[in-house]
Amino acid sequence: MIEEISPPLQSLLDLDRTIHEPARLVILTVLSSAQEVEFKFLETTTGLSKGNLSSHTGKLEQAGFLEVVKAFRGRVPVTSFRITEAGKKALADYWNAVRAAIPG
Amino acid sequence: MIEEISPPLQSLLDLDRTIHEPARLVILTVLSSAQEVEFKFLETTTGLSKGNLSSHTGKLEQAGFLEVVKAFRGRVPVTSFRITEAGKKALADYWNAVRAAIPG
DNA sequence: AAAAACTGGTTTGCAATACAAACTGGTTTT
DNA sequence: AAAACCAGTTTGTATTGCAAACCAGTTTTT
Repeated sequence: MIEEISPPLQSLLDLDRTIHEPARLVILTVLSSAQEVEFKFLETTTGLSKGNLSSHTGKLEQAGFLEVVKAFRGRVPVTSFRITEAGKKALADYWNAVRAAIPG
Repeated sequence: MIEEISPPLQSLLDLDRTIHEPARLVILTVLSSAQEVEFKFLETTTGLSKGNLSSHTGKLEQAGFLEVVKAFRGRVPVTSFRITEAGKKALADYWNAVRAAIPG
C-alpha cells in the first residue's frame, strides 16, 4: 500500500519552472494583457533591472513563450515583446494548476 | 510620470522564495494539515528523494517555518516535523498573495 | 556470529539559476 | 569633439535544487 500525493499537490511539483519564476510570471502576465510591450515599459512597470529583464525575456523566448520584435524609433533601437500562443497556453495552464492547489 | 506595477503583480515579485519553491510549498501544505508528520511519510507521499527532502526541510527549519522532532520508535530513529505558527502565517500570506494575482 | 542487506536520514558534488555590475554600440547634448 | 545618455547584452558571482554517495545503526541471512 503506497500513500499517494493528492493530484493538486502533485501539480505543484509539476509546475513549469520557466513560468514559476516570479519575474517571468509577471512579464508573461503583462504581455498577456497587451498586443505588444516595449522593453522600457516592462523595465519601469516591473522595476526589474535591465540585466534581469534581458535574461528573463531571453529565457521566455527560448521556451517559445514570447517573441522579440526589434525595431527603430527614428534612429533609436526599440525592443518589444509579444506573448505567443504557446506562452498563453503555458500561462493558463500554470494558473489552473495553482488554482487547483490553493486551499480554502 | 512613472508607470507603476499593479499591486497584485508586485506581490508576485515579493513572494517569499522559501515558500515559493514547489517542494517546500508541498511540504508545508502537508504539514499544515496534520499535527505532526514523519520523514518517511513525506518521502512517500511527495515522491521527493531523501536528499531533497532533508535539505528542503532543513531550509524550512532555518526559516523558522517548521520544527524537527527526533525520536526513536523502538531502536529505530524517526524524524518528524511540525509546522510552526510562523510557518502557518507565511503559508497563508503566500496563498493570499497568489490568490490576489490570479486572473479570472 | 559474521556478512549482507536494509533503514533512516545527512552530506557532498555539480549543473543550473537569478541577480546586478560592467560593458557595448550607438545617439544626443554640450 | 567630449561628455553624457540610451537601449539593451554580457559577465561574474553567490545561491540554488538535485541526486548520488555516504554514514550510523538495525535487522536478516548464512
